[in-house]
Amino acid sequence: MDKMNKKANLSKAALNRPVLNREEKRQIKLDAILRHAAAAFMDRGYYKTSLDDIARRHKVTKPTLYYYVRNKEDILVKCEEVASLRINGLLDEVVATGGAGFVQLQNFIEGYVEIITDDIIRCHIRHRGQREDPIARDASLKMHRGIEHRVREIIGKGVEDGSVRPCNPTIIAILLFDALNGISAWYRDEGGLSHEELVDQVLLIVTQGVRNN
Amino acid sequence: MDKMNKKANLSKAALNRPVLNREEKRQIKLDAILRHAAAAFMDRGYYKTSLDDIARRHKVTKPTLYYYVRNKEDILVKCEEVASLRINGLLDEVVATGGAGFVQLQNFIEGYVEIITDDIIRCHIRHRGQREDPIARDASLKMHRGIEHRVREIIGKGVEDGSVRPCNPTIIAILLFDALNGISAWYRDEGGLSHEELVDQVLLIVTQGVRNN
DNA sequence: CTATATTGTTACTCATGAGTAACTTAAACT
DNA sequence: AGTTTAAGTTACTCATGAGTAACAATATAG
Repeated sequence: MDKMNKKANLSKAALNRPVLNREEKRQIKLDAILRHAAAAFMDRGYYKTSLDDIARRHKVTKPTLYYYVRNKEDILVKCEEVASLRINGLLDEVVATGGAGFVQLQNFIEGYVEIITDDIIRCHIRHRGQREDPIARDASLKMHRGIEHRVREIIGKGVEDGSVRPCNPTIIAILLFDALNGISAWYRDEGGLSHEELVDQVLLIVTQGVRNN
Repeated sequence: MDKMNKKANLSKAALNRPVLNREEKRQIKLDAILRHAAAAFMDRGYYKTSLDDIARRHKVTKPTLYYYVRNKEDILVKCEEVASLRINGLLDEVVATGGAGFVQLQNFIEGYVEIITDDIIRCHIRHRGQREDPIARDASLKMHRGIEHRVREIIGKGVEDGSVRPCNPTIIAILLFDALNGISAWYRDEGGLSHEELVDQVLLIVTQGVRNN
């Protein structure tokens, strides 16, 4: 009788259907694998990390990984996808918010320092360049250039509207990324240096440089 | 008779002694190997470069390399020695020349951009961190910290003498190195960007930042 | 001119780690 | 409830590349 009631009250579908469907579960697992892999790569570097290491962290065996990624390099490719989405998303926001070029640049820097706290992004920054497959390498280069180009545009806009002093936006964009990406190699949220002070110091250099006037 | 004259005119030692002694030749060859290795590492990265690749570039066979270096990692260690000497040498010069802290910082930057044109230095910058052997890793870290510390001192001096605006010298030194070392990854002397313009742009950021006042 | 240390070679060993084949267990849709 | 598809396992192959042993040549010093 009890059984009957249960069955009667809940629709058959609701009873048997799991909360997440297969595709969703797969995505979640893929993300976890990327996260474990990225953490491992940040610890020991891409080449010193074996797929067995990653599998161990994820508590599965190596061949299982191949159900989620094509091969080792594909992990980097997938990390790059995540990175590209987040960084371009940030740029979308910054541009949408508008304001003078210099202000947009400030907003971008603030957001970027936030973003590079994430292991997957850090992994991407550190290992972009390792790509062996020429097609993957080209794609990576293209995506990187795309982002750099958007920042260059913001700087260029700043020069036009007078908020940024006349300069070579290409070089400035590259130098800015060199510094920001460098940060991702050493900065840890847990350390003594707060997020705010780091952003402050970076913005102070960008706005004023270091000379005393 | 001719033979006799020759022998009589030139001292026996001068006749038979080669221009360079063994130790000197060895040093020159070691340097060439480091240069070939560094170029290979910059091309394809440390792990994608085999000792056979390096041997081929140097036109010898792999085991010969072991006459000059202990093992693969030792190449990085020896590149680091070269880098340490040159960078510390630059710092010696800069400090000896004297002047206000900010001027010394300028001089250092100028010299550093010059230095990172060299393949051995570039190789060191790119691959410092790859060290597997814990002793070698510690030594590397120590040497790197030493250099950073000296730049920090220069900045601190600038803050004291008023030539540098009040700031956190530690963070500024790190950010500066992040940017400068980033340059070493992409800048080539042969490219369209002249040495002078690059230094100009870097110095402009350091002195004024990019905001228009 | 000869003995000896140096520089180099050929031909291996040996560990590692990416990728695969074949099989088992678990989940989910009808 | 039973069939199918997904997810995972064990047990391999296979290439690569660091490092070595044993042997060959070349140059230097006495």
